[in-house]
Amino acid sequence: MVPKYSSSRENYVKAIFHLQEIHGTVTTNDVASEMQTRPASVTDMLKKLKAQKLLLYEKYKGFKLNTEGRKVALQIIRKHRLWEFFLVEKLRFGWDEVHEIAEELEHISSKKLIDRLDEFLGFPKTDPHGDPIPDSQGRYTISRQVDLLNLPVNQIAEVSSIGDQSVEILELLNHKHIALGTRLEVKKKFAFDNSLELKIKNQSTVTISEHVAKNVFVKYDDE
Amino acid sequence: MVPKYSSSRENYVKAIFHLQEIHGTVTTNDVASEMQTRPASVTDMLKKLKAQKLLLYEKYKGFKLNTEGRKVALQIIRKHRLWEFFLVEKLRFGWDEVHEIAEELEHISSKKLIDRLDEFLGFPKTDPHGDPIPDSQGRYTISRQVDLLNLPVNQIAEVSSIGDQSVEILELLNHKHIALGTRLEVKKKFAFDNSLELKIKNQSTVTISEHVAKNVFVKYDDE
DNA sequence: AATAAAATTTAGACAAATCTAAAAAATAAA
DNA sequence: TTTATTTTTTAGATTTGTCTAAATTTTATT
Ligand SMILES: [Mn+2]
Ligand SMILES: [Mn+2]
Ligand SMILES: [Mn+2]
Ligand SMILES: [Mn+2]
Repeated sequence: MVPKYSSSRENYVKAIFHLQEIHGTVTTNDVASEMQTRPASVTDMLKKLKAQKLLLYEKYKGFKLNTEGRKVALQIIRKHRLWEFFLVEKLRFGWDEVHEIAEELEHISSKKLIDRLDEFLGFPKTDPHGDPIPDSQGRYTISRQVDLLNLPVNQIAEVSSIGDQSVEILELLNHKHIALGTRLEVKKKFAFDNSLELKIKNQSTVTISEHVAKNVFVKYDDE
Repeated sequence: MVPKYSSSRENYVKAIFHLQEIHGTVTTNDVASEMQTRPASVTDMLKKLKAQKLLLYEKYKGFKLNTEGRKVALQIIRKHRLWEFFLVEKLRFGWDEVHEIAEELEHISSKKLIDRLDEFLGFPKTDPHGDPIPDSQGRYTISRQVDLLNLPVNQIAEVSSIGDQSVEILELLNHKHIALGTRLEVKKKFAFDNSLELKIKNQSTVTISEHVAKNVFVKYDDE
C-alpha cells in the first residue's frame, strides 16, 4: 500500500484547500506563512503539485486546486477529523490536544482503515472542534452558525465550532469552561472594547474579549 | 512533537532487533534481505545509527543494538502490536490484513496516544498473531510454546502464535480454519514428508505440510 | 598458503524536500 | 509614468535516504 502522495505534499494540498475556502484565491506568501515555511519552498512544491495534476498554476499568475486536488484535500481532512473524534471520544483526550496528533495520523494511507474507523465511531458528522467531517465520497454539510459578537443578548445558544484552533485559544476556552455543546447566552455587550459578559449554563458569568468572541460560533433556534 | 527518529531509521532498528533476537548476531546481508533493500544502503544507515548512539558497530566486525537501541526497538514493537490488536478487536480486520497498516501506524510519535490506546484496549498481553506486547517500560513475557511438529500425538493444544507472518501462510491457515486460540490435536504424523493430520475442534480433519507445522506454535497443559 | 568466493564498504550519483541569496515580475507610491 | 516596494521565482546548496558499480576485507576452498 504505497501512498500516492508524500506527507509533505498532502500538507500543502490541505493548506491550499483551507486558504482557498477562505480567500477564494491563494498566494505563495499565504501558504508559506500558514505552513511555517519559505516562499521559495512553496514555489518548488507548486511545480510538483502541478506536475502531479492536482493544481492549476501559472507562474506569477496565482494558483488553485483542480477537481482532483480538492478531492485529495477532502480525504485528508476526513482522516484528520475522524482521528480527532476518535482521540476525544474513545481515548479521552482534551479537544485542545488532538490537533497535533491528528496532523500525523491523517497521513496513514489505508482507505479501508478510515472507513472502518468511521463506522466504529458511528459515522460522526462533526469533529471535536465542530468542523464537518466529509463522508467517504468527500461530501459534507455546513450548518448555519453565527459568532458570539452577532448573537442577540439573552438568546440561549449552543457552541458549535471554534474559528481559530490554536492551542492558545483552546486553552483559554477550557479555562472558562466553554466547550463544544456548551449552552450559554450573552448578558452584556460593552461598546468600549466590544468585550462580552456571558452566562454559561450551570456555571458562573465570564468575560471574553472581542478577539475571542469572533472565534466562537454558536447555533440557536430563532423563532 | 518532532519525532526523534525518522520512519526509515525506526524500521532499521526494528529489523535489527528481530534479527538479533533470532541469531544473536546480525549481518549486513541479513538486514538487507529482511528489509528488501541493498547492502550498501544498510551500511549507510548503520553509520547513521551509530552516530545516533543506538548501535554498536565497527566496520567489517558486525553490529548490534546497544541498550538505547533496544529500548527504541521495543517501543516501536509495542506500537505495532497495539495497533494490530486495535485493528482486529475494534475495527474487525482479519489478522492477516493488519500487519501492513501497523507498519505505518507504528511510526506515529505520541507516547501519550499509545499509552491511552493501551488502556482503551484493556492492556492486552499479546497481539493478534500471539506475539507479546511490551508494556510502556518495554517489559514483556514470552510463554513457553512448542511447534506442531513437536506436539505429541493426541495431545489437545491451543494455537498461541505463528512464526512466519507472511500473508501467504495466514491465508492458508484462514482457509483451514486455524486461528489464534483454535484448539486442535495431531492425529497422525507421516514420516515420509513430515506432513501432519490435524483434528481441529468442532471442525473436520485437515492435512498440513512440515513447512506449515514448523510455523504454528501451541500451548498445552502437560501433566 | 595461495586463490576463489562471498560479504561488506566506499565512491559517486540521484530524487525529494528544504533553505539562502539574488533576480525577475507585479503592484503600489510618488 | 517613473520609482520604490512587495511578491514570486530562480540559482545553487544542503540533508536524508536510496541506488549501482567498484574496491576492500573476510571467509572458504583448493
Ligand atoms: Mn499533517
Ligand atoms: Mn479539528
Ligand atoms: Mn514501519
Ligand atoms: Mn503481529
